[in-house]
Amino acid sequence: MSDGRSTSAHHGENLLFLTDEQLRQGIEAMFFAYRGFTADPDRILSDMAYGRAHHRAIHFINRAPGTTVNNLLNILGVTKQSLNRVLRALIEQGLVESKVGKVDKRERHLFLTDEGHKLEQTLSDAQRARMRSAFRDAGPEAVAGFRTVLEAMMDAKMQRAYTRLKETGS
Amino acid sequence: MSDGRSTSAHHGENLLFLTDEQLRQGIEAMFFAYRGFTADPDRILSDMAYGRAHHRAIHFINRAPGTTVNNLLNILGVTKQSLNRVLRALIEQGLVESKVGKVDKRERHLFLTDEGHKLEQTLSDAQRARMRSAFRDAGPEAVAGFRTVLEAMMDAKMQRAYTRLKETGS
DNA sequence: GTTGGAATGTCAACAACACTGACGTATGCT
DNA sequence: AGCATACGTCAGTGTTGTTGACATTCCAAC
Repeated sequence: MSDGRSTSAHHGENLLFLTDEQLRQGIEAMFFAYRGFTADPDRILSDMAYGRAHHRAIHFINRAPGTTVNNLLNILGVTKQSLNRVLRALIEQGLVESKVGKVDKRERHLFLTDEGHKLEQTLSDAQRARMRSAFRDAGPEAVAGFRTVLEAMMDAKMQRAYTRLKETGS
Repeated sequence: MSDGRSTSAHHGENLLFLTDEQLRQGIEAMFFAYRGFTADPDRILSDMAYGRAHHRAIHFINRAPGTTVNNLLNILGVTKQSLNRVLRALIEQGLVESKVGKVDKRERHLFLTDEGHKLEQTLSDAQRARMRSAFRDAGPEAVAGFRTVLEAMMDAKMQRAYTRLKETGS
């Protein structure tokens, strides 16, 4: 491993794309791209009292309206204390509404208010604009590859969450 | 924008891959994948007194030995004060060596010690293992697309930094 | 050669956001 | 009744980012 050509010959295929150098370039691409990915919403949020954590919460509440706190916890992968701090702020500021569950009163179902939807729009417009431009520049085949690799990079649990959201979406 | 098919017809091409839904899936894929991307090194680091910021510093010092603090600053995109804290810890623990510049004594040139190289190996082995598995599952064409999209997603400045590193590499 | 500005790096204090641990309350299930 | 689940909260801590103030070094104008 890490000798510069860890996966040399392998049943005849050309596996040059699996050299350590190629992998390292992939790692660095991921790092730099993620910076770009979050840059625009971060800029918008920095003017308000919110941060990236609020953005994530808003995104997934919008994506799955009525989701429970526990559900959101699993998707975001943070502790409830951490999420609670964020949700409390959003609820206090009137961006998110928390409704007691009808069938199970222990649960809280989360919704965006009109105000919340407005912010969500602003943020995802910015983020989508960059994504759209990247997708358009790269073309459909590249985009398909992009998604395939990203999916393979996820933890199995997150892969399931991602697929579930995808199917819900449309 | 954001009406579900913002970029409908466009000189005959099939631009269905640019619908808001597709973009949103790309955004979510990016989010979940990045979590996986950092998960393995994070696990290793959590046992020590180090975090993701230390990993990043170590990675790029290894990649470009002798780099200056300012150089690293531009690549990492944080303030010099933030980087300094990280570097101080790494230097105190004997993972990184800082040499005063010969031609310009204001500069500090950074190098990994043997100890530092050892940690770098451990971390990048873990990260590469996941990347390798994802690349292998996805195949060469998907990987090419992956890289194309990520490059298009970077800020112009970071794109240059990325390309420079790539050319240095091999 | 001295002075003043720009560049480089360091120290200190603070904010955002994650974590753990412990506890309380309401509700559901058996 | 007793135990588990879902949620909220308080307190404490660590990492990583920020701004502000400051020391050192270089360089160029005077």
